[in-house]
Amino acid sequence: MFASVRGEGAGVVELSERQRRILQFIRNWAEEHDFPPSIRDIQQGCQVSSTSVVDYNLRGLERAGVIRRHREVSRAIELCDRAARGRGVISVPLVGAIAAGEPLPVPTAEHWSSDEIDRVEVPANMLRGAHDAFAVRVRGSSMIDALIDDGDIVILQPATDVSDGDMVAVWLRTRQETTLKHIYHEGNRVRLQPANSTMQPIYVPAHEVEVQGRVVAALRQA
Amino acid sequence: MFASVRGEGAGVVELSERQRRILQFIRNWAEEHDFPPSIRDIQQGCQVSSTSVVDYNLRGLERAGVIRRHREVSRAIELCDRAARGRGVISVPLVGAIAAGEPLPVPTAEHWSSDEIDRVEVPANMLRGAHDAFAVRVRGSSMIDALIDDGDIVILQPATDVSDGDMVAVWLRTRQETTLKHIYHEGNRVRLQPANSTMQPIYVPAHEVEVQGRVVAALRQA
DNA sequence: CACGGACGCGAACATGTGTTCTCTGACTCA
DNA sequence: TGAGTCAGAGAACACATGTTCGCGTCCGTG
Repeated sequence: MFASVRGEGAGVVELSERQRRILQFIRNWAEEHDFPPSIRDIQQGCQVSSTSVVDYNLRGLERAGVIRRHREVSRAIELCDRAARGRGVISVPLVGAIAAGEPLPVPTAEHWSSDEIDRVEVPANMLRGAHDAFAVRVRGSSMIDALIDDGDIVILQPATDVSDGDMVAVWLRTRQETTLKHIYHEGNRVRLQPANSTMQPIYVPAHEVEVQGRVVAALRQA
Repeated sequence: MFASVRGEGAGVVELSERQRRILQFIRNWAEEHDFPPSIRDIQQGCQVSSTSVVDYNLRGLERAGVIRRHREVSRAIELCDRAARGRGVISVPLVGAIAAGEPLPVPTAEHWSSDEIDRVEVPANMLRGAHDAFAVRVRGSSMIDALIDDGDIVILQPATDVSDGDMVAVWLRTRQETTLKHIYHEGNRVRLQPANSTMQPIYVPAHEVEVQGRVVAALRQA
């Protein structure tokens, strides 16, 4: 996860102070506007004396594989790392809240299309291509042993069959509650292991658990 | 947080067939390249006979509030709906790992400009404008009472003075370790309250704690 | 029909913008 | 010391690109 951003296949070239400043300026500009800066924008923003110097350094950045330019085209600077890392964010539907004692709300087609519903933005690289993931907000601290607190947001991917060790959301029929645990199949029963290693696992018959989704990620905001 | 994405506020103007085609073309172009198309790109792509017609229709789209243009600037077309949905991700530097018994690595200018360093993408709306935030990866499970496990990533904002109740990273001089806790000033000592309400707070003299940053968010990936 | 407005066409125009050329200074290496 | 390279300054150049203007077509109205 969070792949490092280094030079492309090309040899690792040291970037000069000025080149780093320019690169950072391009990043900031892209944050503010929806289009890249021109050479003269960079010249002003980085207090460079001449456009030729900007061009000179851009060639350096290009050779280092950090950016890509299209000749003869205005403002045609692409940041390679951004393109490589999967196009920013994916917006997944926030289908509701989850609390102990309630089953997980199931995402419907409604959730995917409608704009009446809150959405959560998740960096694409955290999802690893799970395009049907959805989010739930956790209510109460019953998930505390999964290191999930009240208010946290959990990203889930629909799944019915899972591998040992996966963190999953399971509905426990007899207990009438949903919980987040690492799952291990042991014969005709399953072991549900809390993420918090100081707590004890619970064992339940296999037919009593109903996997509702695999946990892909968790977000918490202070 | 996580504002929902709804329609524009401006008056609803019917778009002509041509305007819809142009708008769609701009969207597609933005997907492929990292910069907007020029008027002549649109002309070719939508098979319009003249650049003036493109300009004419762009004015219409602008009046409808669908796009925004900057005069006298090449390729300065912004899609309003995209901008409204929170500007995607912000890339913050991953300055290193944090473990009990070690002080927090302090972010330097190096981290912000250099591309030698790993970066983490965080949805912009989780940062709330904290443009100097940085990230550390947690090593070991010593932060378990803050609901932070080995491998988790914590987003911090540099801060020396903080308000009661803030979750902060503090360096405890006598214990020689860094920890994540909610902080409360109580006279000349401070109470450090674990995020995990089942655990007990610790009390230390005020001069023994050194705030290293305020916790903005935490990310975990399965 | 005359008229005006919406829409489109093509070409010229003006400026934005990438590119290139020459000249300098600092540094390395033989 | 002199050739060579790197990094930069400044100016000019050439093309890319936004803008404008005159003209034509279609349509609904008086």
